Amino acid sequence: MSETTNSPAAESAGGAPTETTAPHRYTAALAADIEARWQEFWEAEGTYEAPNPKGDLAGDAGSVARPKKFIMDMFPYPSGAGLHVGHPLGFIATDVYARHQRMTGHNVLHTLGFDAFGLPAEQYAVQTGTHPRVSTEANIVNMRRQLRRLGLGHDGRRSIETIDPAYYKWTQWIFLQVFNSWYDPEADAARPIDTLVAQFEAGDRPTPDGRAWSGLSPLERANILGEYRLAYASDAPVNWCPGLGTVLANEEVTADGRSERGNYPVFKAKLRQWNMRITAYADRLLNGLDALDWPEAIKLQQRNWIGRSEGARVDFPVGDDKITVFTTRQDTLFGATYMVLAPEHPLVAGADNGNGTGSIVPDAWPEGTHDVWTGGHATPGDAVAAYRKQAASKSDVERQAEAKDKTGVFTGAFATNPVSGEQVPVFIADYVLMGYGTGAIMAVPAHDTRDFAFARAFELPMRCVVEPSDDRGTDPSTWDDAFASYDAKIVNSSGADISLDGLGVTEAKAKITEWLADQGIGEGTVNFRLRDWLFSRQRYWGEPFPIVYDEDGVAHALPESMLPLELPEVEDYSPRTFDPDDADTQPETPLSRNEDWVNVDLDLGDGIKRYRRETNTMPNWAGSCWYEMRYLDPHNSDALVDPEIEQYWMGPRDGQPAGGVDLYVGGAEHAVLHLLYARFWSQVLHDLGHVSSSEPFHKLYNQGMIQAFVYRDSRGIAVPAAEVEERDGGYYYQGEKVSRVLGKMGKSLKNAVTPDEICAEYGADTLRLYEMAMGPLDVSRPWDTRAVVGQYRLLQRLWRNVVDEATGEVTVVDGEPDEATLRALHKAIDGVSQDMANLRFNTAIAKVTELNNHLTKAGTPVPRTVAEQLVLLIAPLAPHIAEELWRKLGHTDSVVHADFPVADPAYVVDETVTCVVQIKGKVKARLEVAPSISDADLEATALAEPAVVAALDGAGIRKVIVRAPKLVNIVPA
RNA sequence: GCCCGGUUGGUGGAACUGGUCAGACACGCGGCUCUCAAACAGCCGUGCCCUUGGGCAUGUGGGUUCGAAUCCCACACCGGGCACCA
Repeated sequence: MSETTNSPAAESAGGAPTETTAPHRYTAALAADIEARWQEFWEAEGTYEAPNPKGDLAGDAGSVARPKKFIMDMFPYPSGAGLHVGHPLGFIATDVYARHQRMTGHNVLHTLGFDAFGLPAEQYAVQTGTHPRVSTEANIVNMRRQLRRLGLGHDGRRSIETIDPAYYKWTQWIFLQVFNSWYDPEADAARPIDTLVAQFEAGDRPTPDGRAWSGLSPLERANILGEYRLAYASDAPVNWCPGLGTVLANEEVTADGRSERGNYPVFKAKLRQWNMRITAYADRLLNGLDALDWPEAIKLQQRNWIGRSEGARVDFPVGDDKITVFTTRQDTLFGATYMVLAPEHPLVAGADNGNGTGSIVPDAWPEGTHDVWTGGHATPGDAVAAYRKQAASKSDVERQAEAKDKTGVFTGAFATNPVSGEQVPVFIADYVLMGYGTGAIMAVPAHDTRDFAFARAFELPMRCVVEPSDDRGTDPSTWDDAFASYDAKIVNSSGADISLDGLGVTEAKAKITEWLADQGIGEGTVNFRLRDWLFSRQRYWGEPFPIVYDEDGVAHALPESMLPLELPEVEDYSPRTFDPDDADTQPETPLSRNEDWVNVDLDLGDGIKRYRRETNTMPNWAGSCWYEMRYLDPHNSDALVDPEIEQYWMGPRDGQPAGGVDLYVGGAEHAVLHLLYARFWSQVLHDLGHVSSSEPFHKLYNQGMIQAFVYRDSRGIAVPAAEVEERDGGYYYQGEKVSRVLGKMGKSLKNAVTPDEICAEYGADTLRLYEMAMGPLDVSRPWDTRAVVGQYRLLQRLWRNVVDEATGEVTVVDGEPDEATLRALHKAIDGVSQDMANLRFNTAIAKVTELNNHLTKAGTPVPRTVAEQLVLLIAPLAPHIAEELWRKLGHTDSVVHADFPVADPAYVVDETVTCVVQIKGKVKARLEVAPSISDADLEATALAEPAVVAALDGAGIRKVIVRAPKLVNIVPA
């Protein structure tokens, strides 16, 4: 998830002021001492442990009775050599929020685990030549050390690692739940596969070829059930990435046809792979978004990814066969002057596999075939075979690059336009994708930009059937582009049985759809862009599938008693990778090299038999699809989570109809990967009755990125940012002028700053404050090490306001604070409370700073009550110094569970407010008035003001706008 | 190409639903105090331009309004997502 491929964990960068005349001054050394002591205290006391209502983590009933808050971060990958300061931004934010929630009476669950399977961890292992388990565990140890140093208040008992067999036992278990279920359209939900088998057995549901279920072989039955299971293996075109040696999900392939990891080319290859039938949930995944408190941008991305479009399926007869197309413009059916199939379409398969021609491809070109249609081939079979071969060898990158130039070839076949009766030629072209719709389109060149380009290239006829609303006329041969607007009238669309002429697009769609359905040659339908989730990888470092194959090749689920199926320890874990550009390669699973493990004798209920294990592993998303549930009940060996515990923390409630985590903070890069997959698993588990929540994350918040300046020399090579000097408005490295741009922080750009360095120089509380003060949480901003000192100074002034630097004694005094201090205090409490609740930590810090500056400026000893409330205010942000001061102020309990201050409304408003008096929007006078002044009194006072009278200079008044108590605006006549 | 965001001092950023002279808080910078000196700390100043007083300022140009950083339109630039999806 949040990647950590960067920056060595450099120890102490030094630079802390060492000599001081004041032995109790708040220095980096003192901060380090305070922080270490309190971190030990918290750990020993279990300060952050949140009680469950039952089970091994059950605890204090009073705490359980409080309102709960489940606050989560997207958990990190332990790859690379540690964290840079960008990584903990979200962790600190959730920690501050969680601490505030704890202090306002909530039972807060906050912990952090590690997403440790998958490509990054494995690549790091391969690079360093260590076994992934060894390097991953070492990385986890290092990251835990770094995170502990930040003082994050996590319930350590609940931390999980996805590579722990006790954890992935349940990942495998969930896979089996998915495997052993099917999507029942009547229930609009997943149901156990047994319910489907029962329907087949009883004859309520016919088998595909009509034979009785009992008459089918085990393999035949398995194949039929495979068509229904929510996890299934199938031969389908998949994204094959030779450079990584594995196949990838659509979500892991970038827009330009490369792997998200490693940026290698991706090819389409037909391989037998495991898939998750996420498409069955397309509508529910789409509709479920409405109830979620997520950023609209993320919801929009998911909606676009799911890509629901309403249209129609229409059959076009071709000899004895028919081509079924999906279209969203069934209203333009009369304008369909040719058809296009995807190169992989089954109706043209066979042309290139030695079985003669495909089913619709004739032996010879029809009389009068246009030269440009044949591609220079002697027969349609040759042409189709050649084009299919060429398309298959093209990487997605090449296909993208050539997107503008339409290519294709005539199949030699003609189809019948079902409304006009016209014979239209059938082409194959790679601008039609097998994976979308039916892999075939009706082409309406006059009204579709792609069809227009293709028709121009192949000199195909166009017919205008939607009257252009501009002045281009109705002859498409004179047009520069297609007329694709929806806001127009249908023309030229009358046949023997139906006419659409004169109708608007919407009415025409409805009419033709109904007619098609009546004729039995089409129907209105909904199509999704979303495709099934490719779930297997040819990698070592992942969860093994709990699946074995018998001698017939039938897949069997391992029984729960055999879980976890542990990943075998092997010497040779490297994936077989290839020349990244070589499409003619085949994946090889590392686990398959291990014959002893692959071949196994098991008793699956009918005696001991020999089986072969599945040797693919699960993708790295598997472990992160459900981890929120395991945090709740991490040691349960009987269930993935106890239902009562799940209900307590995640169950549906007021305002959260689908349940879920109260706050989930992480980067926006997971909009359609992790966040979609996790929702899918959550809905399946909900359908099957395992959890009460149907959505995993009620509120989602995307934190921004911490960026850093990248300095490059004249060759464009990044130079170490720490050694660049700024002078005369330019930047210099070793005397050479370098350029500066804002980019990501990372080792490769030589601009990484580690939390260890900052902690060593200033302490963790300063780092926490700085990260929170930099700006709003959801906005990206550049790191500036020089500016960190500002928050360090805040803590020093805070310390000095409470503690004598020479003696270490508390300097606060008893007695009532003065009026101005009380107002400053309560305004701060009021503002900070609101800011905390709304994740506006930057302004919360500004308000704390203001209060602290007020006390500093007063120059007198701080009243005890004010000091205590100030310490409580800053406690969520800077917990270590707060604990230390709290203790020094005489408290023996931890500040973590103290009550957050509550503002007294009497002091939140000022005694008098400044009211401006404007004339036509220009300020002419200022009045000091009581905040409670009425509009009428204020107006009277304002009009009586000498400066106003003078400015009006006897002019009449047209209008007076009064906004008591702050503004009066006079509009002269 | 389509869809989302965004653009405020030298810098990061404030400004609740349009309502005090926009610039809180912090960095940086300048000055002063303390000091033998420095560091630390404290105090003062710091949007721009004309050196009274004023004028101009929230990417640019229009508009709505008594009043616009905030609402509307157009444009420019930056960032992100999708991209031959029928």
